[in-house]
Amino acid sequence: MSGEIETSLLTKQVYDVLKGKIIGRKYNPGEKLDINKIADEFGVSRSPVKDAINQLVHEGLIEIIPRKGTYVTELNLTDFIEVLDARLMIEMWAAQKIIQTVTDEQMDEWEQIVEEMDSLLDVTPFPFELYVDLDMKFHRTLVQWAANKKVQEVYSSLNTHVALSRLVHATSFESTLKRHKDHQCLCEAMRERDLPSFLGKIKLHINSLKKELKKQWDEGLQDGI
Amino acid sequence: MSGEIETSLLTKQVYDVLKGKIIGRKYNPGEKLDINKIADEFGVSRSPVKDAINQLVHEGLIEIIPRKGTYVTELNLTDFIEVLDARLMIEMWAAQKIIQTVTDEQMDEWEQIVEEMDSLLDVTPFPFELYVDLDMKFHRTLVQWAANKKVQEVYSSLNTHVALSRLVHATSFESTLKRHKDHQCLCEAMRERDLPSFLGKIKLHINSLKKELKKQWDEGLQDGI
DNA sequence: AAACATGTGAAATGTAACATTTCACATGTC
DNA sequence: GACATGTGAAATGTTACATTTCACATGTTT
Repeated sequence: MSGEIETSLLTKQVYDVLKGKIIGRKYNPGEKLDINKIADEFGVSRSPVKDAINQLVHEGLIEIIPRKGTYVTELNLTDFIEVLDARLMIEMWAAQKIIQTVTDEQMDEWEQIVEEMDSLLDVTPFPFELYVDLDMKFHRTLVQWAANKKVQEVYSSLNTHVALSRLVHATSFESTLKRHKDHQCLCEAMRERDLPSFLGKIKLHINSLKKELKKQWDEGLQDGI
Repeated sequence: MSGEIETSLLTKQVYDVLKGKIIGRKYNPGEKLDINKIADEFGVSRSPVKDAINQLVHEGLIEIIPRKGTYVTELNLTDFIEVLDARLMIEMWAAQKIIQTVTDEQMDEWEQIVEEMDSLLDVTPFPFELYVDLDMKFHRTLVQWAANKKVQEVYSSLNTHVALSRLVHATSFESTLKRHKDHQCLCEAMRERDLPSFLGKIKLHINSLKKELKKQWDEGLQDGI
């Protein structure tokens, strides 16, 4: 029902590259995409390109204005904030749902992710990508424990946007460090089955991200980006 | 970014009819769909049919197995329960978010929906469709007040499944009546800004739906449907 | 006889040239 | 200056065809 690998070879390939290019800002927000040109670039026909684009439309990365054109979505601050709010909603829901039933093995797994993140902090140059992957894994794991496919699906579609925002407004090392400790706090609260504490902490954690994003956004605007 | 009417005429038309046929069980779960045949039936080419199907794949109503075929998704009880859980999550989140800021005008609007539902109870034969529409409107309104496009999008995609489950296992008049009063209770709790009471009541409301669904499901299985 | 390899055909996916429809913009009229 | 109309670029939709893949049947080996 969910997470189908329903795409056949070509469509999936085009999808991956296109998504990468949008997230990596090879295509700029608002830019018009010429399906024919893209098809040529990839050496394929329009069909798989159209299919890939349709998927990206559903993820909100591309907009199609009928009989006008295909454009890279221009995301604004509000969109990102809303995504973070939605993420917070899901993570709080997941925590509530599982806090009484989470096993020691699961907690070990969670803490190990944090340890891996810990170890990355000493590496120079700081491996940002790896750290972000682990960060996402940490949060995703929590949601997975809640064992609701539908919600997981929604959650991962939200992550696309979070990934995008990170690249648009690359968070600084300092601000990452500031939030790093939160993960240990979350583990502790979960171990102690202290729901109110956990909820409070995850709220702070994500609201801190929100503030960071707002700040970076305003700075970006001043730079005229 | 969301709710685009990005579909052009033909695709949208095919999408609507196809969705209607799946929800209305003109196509049975698990049934294989022949794109060529459908295209012929509609008197259009494969392109708009394929586009429409791609959209339905995203809504989880259709599954594509690459180089094998296109099938109407076979939904099971777990899927429906998960959808109801997700709905509950969103509605509780929305309530928390807006309960302190909801205006009198908004409450009037909400209560009017309930009054309309009230008035339908006396009509014979009971206009099930209309009642269900109002019911959905009641819940959707709550989510709209929370003013988060992304969450609204998710919420409406969930409603597709709720609509489906209703038709698969048409809830009885008695059980609808049983839950009817809940709506008034929810209005009261909201008016009094009593969050715990509201959350408790909406939990009961949706859990009652869940139980009903489970019961009907089991009965359906016995009938060999 | 069971496990494995190979051949074959139906059916899905992908291609490409073409037809049709629509919108944006420019020009002309009231 | 507001509105109507013409025109062309560009998107959508159509069609026939080529290619790819999987499922199943048949044959071979141990």
